[in-house]
Amino acid sequence: MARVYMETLIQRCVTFSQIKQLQSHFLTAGHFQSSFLRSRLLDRCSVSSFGDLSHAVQIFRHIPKPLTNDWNAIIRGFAASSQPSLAFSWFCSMLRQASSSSMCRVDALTCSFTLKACARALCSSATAQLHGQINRRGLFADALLCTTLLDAYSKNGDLSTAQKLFDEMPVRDVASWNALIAGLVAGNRANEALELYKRMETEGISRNEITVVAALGACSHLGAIKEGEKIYDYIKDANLDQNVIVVNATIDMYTKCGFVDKAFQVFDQMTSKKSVVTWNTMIMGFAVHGEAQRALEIFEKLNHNGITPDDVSYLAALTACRHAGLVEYGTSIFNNMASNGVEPNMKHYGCVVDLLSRAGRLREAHDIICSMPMLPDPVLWQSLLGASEIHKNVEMAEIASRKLIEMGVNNDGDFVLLSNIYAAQGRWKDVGRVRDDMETKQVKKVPGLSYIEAQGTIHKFYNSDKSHQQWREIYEKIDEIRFKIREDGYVAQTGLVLHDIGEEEKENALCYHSEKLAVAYGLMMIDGAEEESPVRVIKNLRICGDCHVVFKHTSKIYKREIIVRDRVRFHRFKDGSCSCRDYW
DNA sequence: TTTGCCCCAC
Repeated sequence: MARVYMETLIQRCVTFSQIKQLQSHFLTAGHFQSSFLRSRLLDRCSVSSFGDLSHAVQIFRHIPKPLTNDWNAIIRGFAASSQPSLAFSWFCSMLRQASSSSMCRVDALTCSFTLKACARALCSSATAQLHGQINRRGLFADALLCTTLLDAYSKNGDLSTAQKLFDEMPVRDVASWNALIAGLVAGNRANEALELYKRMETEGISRNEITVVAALGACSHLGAIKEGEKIYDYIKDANLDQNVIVVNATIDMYTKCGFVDKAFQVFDQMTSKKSVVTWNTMIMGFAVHGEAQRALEIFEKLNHNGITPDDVSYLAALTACRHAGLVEYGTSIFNNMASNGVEPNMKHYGCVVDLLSRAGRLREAHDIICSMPMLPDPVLWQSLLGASEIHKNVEMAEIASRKLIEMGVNNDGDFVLLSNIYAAQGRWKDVGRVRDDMETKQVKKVPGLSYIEAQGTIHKFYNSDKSHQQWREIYEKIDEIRFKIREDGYVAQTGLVLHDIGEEEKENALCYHSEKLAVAYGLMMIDGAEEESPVRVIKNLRICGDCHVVFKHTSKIYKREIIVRDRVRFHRFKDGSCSCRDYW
């Protein structure tokens, strides 16, 4: 009886001092003889938010012969701590002790806690060692443990092993499916994640709120609105929309698929209590759609709604300013963050540097980069370089590109920018030098890739891609578009091509960009369709300047809205202009 | 005589 009462006391502890009081009481009353109460207290002390892991370690050190559960409590604590890798060191110590003591053995929970640490610490070698231990100890039939292992592999980026485990698992539950779906989304294989989700549907496996959140994440990546809406229908049918995380994922899905008004509808009509993530998702949604006013209106309302803005709230507000060129507003938000208790991080700096640079305040942007308290990320210098090109500031461009070279960043776009600046000044010798640099430095080129959803499948296009079944028709469509928009005044932006080739070749180099292929395909597929649906394309990089001009003309000539989501924002082309108002 | 899996904004 006393033990049950004591256990209740442990569970009722909500402050560290209560734990310590209980501990001294246990000591005097001799309750530490009971390994059960001891490990309960250890566990409470090492994992709860008000606990103290170092104190738990102290208690542990005074145990003459720690048992399995004492070790588990400590390992569990480290797994959840800021130094998860220490959990693995403790696991190794435990293994050594277990080999000489019959009172202590590595069990399923030990492995589970340690694997959680491997996932958080991104340690693939430790994950593989745990995998070996699990097999050796015959724990492979434990479905929960197996899912933890699968998750550790996928968080470490080893999706093929995760997939193999999934296929070989003797027992799978919904969490196993969820772990693999989430892993595939995080590993940039959202298409396969959706396939797996659909397989659950056809195989009649029950889906829970975690399943739909992961599947919605896949739709967000792909811009797969049809599938996303189907999932949302299921969410409503299954009454999963009382879960705030599910609603947040839905709002994000709608914005990332290009339907920010539908996102707002969900946001506005939701019945579950909004969390800070809900607000942040909506602010960011408006921000990337260039709707700065609506974003900032909500941002201003946070405090009235009992929400303390966090680092992401500020990032979202700054993003809104960045995409709308609201320099004064943005800098004032940035300057006031710290006094509101949120220290700017790299992303905040990235926003404000980009904001100032584009506005032509290159010197201020430069000074911020040079005075910031952490080592600047290369993207900050890239912002400065890009804006130097827009504002034709050779000196600043040289400073920025020198920094990038120093940092070992060999990105082709940076070289192209610098070369363009020289070219604009007629400094052909410098243009030649940059080009030589590009050859000797083995410049990296990230391949451009665009997606479009048509007739229920996602079609992928690379630059000058001829792998699509209908590639000939697509290329013909592009020629038709070029012909028609030339009559509308289109002139190819051949200045964007670096190679020393003739004008016509330069134009050809531009005209089969992945986003052009995708848009042409989209126009082909919805030609004659009664529905006035826009062409929606997703690109992995920033949209190219020539494509931007082409789509403006195309939207007008073909009387069709074109929506392109690039790496950082949405462009909505309608009647010859773009929602970004050419500010991007 | 207890504990463990999978999820949202950046």
